[in-house]
Amino acid sequence: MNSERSPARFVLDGHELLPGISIDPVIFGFHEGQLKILLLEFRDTRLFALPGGFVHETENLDEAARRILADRTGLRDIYLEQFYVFGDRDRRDAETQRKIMVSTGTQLDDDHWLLRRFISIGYYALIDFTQATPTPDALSDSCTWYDLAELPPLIFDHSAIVRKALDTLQKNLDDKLVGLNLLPETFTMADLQRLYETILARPLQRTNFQRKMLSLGILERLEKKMSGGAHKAPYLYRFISPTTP
Amino acid sequence: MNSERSPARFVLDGHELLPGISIDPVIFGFHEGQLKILLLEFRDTRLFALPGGFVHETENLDEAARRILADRTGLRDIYLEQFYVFGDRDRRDAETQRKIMVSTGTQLDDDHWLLRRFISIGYYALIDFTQATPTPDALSDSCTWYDLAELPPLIFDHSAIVRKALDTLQKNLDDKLVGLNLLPETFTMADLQRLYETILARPLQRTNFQRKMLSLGILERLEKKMSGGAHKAPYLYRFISPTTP
DNA sequence: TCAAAAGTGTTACTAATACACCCATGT
DNA sequence: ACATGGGTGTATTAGTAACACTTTTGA
Repeated sequence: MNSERSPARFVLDGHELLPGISIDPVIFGFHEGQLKILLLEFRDTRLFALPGGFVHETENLDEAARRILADRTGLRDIYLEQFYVFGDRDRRDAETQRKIMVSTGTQLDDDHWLLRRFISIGYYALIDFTQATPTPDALSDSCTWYDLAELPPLIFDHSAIVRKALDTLQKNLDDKLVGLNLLPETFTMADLQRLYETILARPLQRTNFQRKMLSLGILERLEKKMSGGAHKAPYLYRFISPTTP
Repeated sequence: MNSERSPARFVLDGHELLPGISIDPVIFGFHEGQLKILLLEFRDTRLFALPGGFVHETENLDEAARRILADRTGLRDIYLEQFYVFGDRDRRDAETQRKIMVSTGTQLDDDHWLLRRFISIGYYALIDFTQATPTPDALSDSCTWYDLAELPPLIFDHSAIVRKALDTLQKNLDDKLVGLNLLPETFTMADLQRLYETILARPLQRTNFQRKMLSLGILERLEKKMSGGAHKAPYLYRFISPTTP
């Protein structure tokens, strides 16, 4: 066995980084009956990407993911789950990476660490659309919501990451309290059903859905809602917080 | 933003490696009614570990995992699944790592790359116990099967990795053809049930288990088995290979 | 008053569970 | 012949799915 010393450090904004590792969170939000995710658009390019980041030497992976999420959404205490690692050899292409950097006025040498191979750790996050304030990073001029059904083409393998995130979300839908994280404090049963239908991408039977949700014992029914909507006013519901029994 | 060049390379046995990334496979086998995993014991230490390895610059992650598995078991075409990434800041302690290297006559400088932070990608593998030939690596003097129920203490966070692997296996048991990978070519229904019971760590109803398995339409019944065993001879079964319908 | 949406009740069907029963075989 | 393990039948229950029915409300 032979080996070498490792004096090389990779530094960004004063933070030493784990080399060759990025975190790419798929941030789900729900608004007006549509499931959306946050995407960055890099300056002047028509290049769209997940709002990723790197891991500080001093952070656990989960902490890094939370920091990145807080930077893009302004929210702490987010529901967050690691779901897969993407590490194919050629998942990133250097040309795209170079274009991104050029667009912000940075030239990269051929052996710059940003052009080398990267492993990306996929996280998905569920957030309350109404609470988030999307914020671009230094390389981007926009950080905005895109309807999952009509995403623009994404750089690298980010489309595959999104698909896998959605798959995982669908698989775990029954176990996880998805609604708790994607909906505002109070909501109607129809809201909740639309959320489930959107995630599962198939219609559900209204009456049975209602019974099933109520049978879980995690919903509390409040007074009626009378908002502008025509026809019978539905109840409002709230999740029974596990801390307040 | 500031940054640095990255001339540093990490080389092992002539292969350039991804820095700071290891692969730690949990290799499951089933023998005599017991679920077992492969562990390495480092020379002269009483230190036990998962039979891990590193990723070559030229490999996809999955390819690296397969290579590592082939090195330890002699088997290619293994059922393999990535299940989680372990990246806590202090998951490894330098002292243990140093002990391991010392035991093989290697001294490590304080800034050696092996002593720096590592992210470990967890894979679990299912293999036919009877087909594998466990083989130690250069640092170890044994690579042997240990009953899951009585593992020795493991280094670093390897116990947590094993637990998470088992959790994932239990969760996916219904979807995955676990038996196909953990049992020999032919087996009895009792064998299959013992396997499931061991993985799930709870007894299953014999009669219903049989029906459920048969209803999946993935088992083919062969002639009887008359081996030494007393009492009624059970049928032998084989998985219907998906390629031969 | 009536159309649309919300909520409840009823029935049918399917899957999971428990257990009773019969069969085959080596001692 | 009989104890033991292997295989099948059947009743009970729980969970889904489908759909009819009632209630409420704004236009």
